[in-house]
Amino acid sequence: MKLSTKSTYGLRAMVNLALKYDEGAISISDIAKKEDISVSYLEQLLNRLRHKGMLESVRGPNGGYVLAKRPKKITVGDIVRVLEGDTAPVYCVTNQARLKRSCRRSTTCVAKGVWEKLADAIDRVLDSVNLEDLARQAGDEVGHEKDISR
Amino acid sequence: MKLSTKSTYGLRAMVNLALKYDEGAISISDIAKKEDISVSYLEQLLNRLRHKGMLESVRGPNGGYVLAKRPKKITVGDIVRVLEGDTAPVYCVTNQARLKRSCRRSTTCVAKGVWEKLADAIDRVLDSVNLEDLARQAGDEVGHEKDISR
DNA sequence: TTTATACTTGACAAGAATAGTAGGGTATGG
DNA sequence: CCATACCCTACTATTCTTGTCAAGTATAAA
Ligand code: FES
Ligand code: FES
Repeated sequence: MKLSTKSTYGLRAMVNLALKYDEGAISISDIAKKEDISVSYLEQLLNRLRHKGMLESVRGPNGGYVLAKRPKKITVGDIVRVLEGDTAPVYCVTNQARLKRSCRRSTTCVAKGVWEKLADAIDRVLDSVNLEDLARQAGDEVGHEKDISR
Repeated sequence: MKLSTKSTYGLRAMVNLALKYDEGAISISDIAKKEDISVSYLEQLLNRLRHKGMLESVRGPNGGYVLAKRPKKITVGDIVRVLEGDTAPVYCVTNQARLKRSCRRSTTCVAKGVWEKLADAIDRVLDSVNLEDLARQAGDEVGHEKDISR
């Protein structure tokens, strides 16, 4: 019951992009260096987010990635769903037909109700936090550090 | 972000035991047959639950397993924590020292707040449902089926 | 006492998923 | 034209999952 690094790396990269939303394209290598993530691996993740309409890319020198929407419009759930496949805790209750696996028991299984409640709770949390929230939080922390240092 | 079959099989087995809580020991093979789970595999799961004080065993003919506490006192969270290791969605926020992995970023990582909220939501759901709830539900369904069949 | 039943334990193994690497190709600003 | 940076596919090492297998122990019943 663990999220893969795809989601955790991807979210951290997206927060980086949210923090520099108004500063043009940011390169993969910049993010990879700052977050200490393999460049090649991060390439795959950001590319997947681009294909799903979450990022736009600029090629050539000074190129990089930019959020395709305002940070407010991208939730953690959006990112996790793209990178993880879905957010369901068991295949029985995923709503993505592609991932749904045979579950003959679904009509009688007493556990199903629990998994459905769990899936709802997970989605509620993940969809309630967007990149603007996280960027603001990150900004506040930087400001706080500055205050302490003087 | 999927629970393994350890949790899902284990929970189903425990609900079976809850349904027959007053009928003495139930054998692994009975449960395995009813739930269509490999006997050897289920052995491992139930034994782990026994070591953690969730089950008691009776050896020899007519032996089997019995819940070590009243169904009301065993939650889905208890079972998942034993069989899955813990319920945290990322290693960064597990409260089990054994599983906690190096996360140098934990003091600065902006994502951590999300994972903590998520971990809380997951625990809230899993700890809010106990075996008595599930057994009652299973019993109701049987009754309902009977009503229809006449 | 013998025997069949059923739990106990540890080792092993196939398959899938994860977490990357590697290496080419394409677009573009300078 | 060339250095930069995205684009895309394939491959690999490691770990986790999902079991199987074999040998042993305890006990109720015949
Ligand atoms: S086995 Fe699929 S819902 Fe229980
Ligand atoms: S990397 Fe551990 S909390 Fe973000």
